[in-house]
Amino acid sequence: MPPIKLSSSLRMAVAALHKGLRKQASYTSSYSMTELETIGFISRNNDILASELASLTRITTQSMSQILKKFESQGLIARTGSSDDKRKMHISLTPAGEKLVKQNRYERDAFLQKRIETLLTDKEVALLEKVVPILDKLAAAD
Amino acid sequence: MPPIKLSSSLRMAVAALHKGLRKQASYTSSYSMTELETIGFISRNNDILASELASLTRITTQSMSQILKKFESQGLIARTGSSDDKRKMHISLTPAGEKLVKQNRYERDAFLQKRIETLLTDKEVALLEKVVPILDKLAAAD
DNA sequence: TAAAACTTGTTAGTTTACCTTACAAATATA
DNA sequence: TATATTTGTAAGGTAAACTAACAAGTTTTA
Repeated sequence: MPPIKLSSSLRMAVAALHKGLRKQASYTSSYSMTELETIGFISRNNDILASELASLTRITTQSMSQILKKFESQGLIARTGSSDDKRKMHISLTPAGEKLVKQNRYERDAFLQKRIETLLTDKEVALLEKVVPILDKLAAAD
Repeated sequence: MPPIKLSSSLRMAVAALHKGLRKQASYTSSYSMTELETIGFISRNNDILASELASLTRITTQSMSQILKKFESQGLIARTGSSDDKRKMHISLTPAGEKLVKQNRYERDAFLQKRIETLLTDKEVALLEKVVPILDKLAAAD
């Protein structure tokens, strides 16, 4: 396959899949893809900083600030000031936030999981598993 | 790998990659991802209908109407009424539209292509080629 | 065959998910 | 110690989608 064709078809596949996933996410959870990512990062990485979350999710710190404001107003996260640097605010999940993550973690990806299970053969699933880190590599570059 | 972990990591990889691609597209071409997809579909499928384009790109016919309006005002497409059904409008590229497609086709994906070439091994590229149709399958389902 | 229902497409107005600009406050550097 | 950088927030703007409402043509049905 000529390389330009590979990149073009990969782009189209990613765009189509993303569109479907976003639609499904909005269907089931009232949070955007980035908001779901954000809360996932907080749950896996306690006392993380707003700037770190922004860089992980590839949005500006200003946008992340808005998301965190929303989460805080809903009682999902708590901020604790850092002792060594008074500008820094460590972010962590409240019990309510933990509960929401737990409730949603499985439900959130159930849709995609079901598609994988019903549409793909075992061999295709194995291939897919191998490719995820490759996609990560392509996405990670700056 | 447990299936829920695969779907979760696939979702995150797709989201990250899509975000990067969208940013790059806006950087180089002043057309959105969906607009680029749309013009690609028209060039590959002459005399297509607006409703078909909407379904292919997974947006509403109303949104597609806006995109086509923009393209028409820029002289990129032409509409010709159907003889068998007067509601239907067949859409095709004008010479100016063809020119734009040709100019942009390679440039558009050069960024991703370069990443693939510089970041991945031959083996990884081969894997990626095999997986693109699998991603299409996951995306295609309704 | 006339009325009802559906299809195709448009316009208008709204929402969402980001962004940029501007700023405050704390910290690091010259 | 003045200047630059970092961390975070607030306000306002924008792109790309959406829903609602409608017009006009076509198909179904009573």
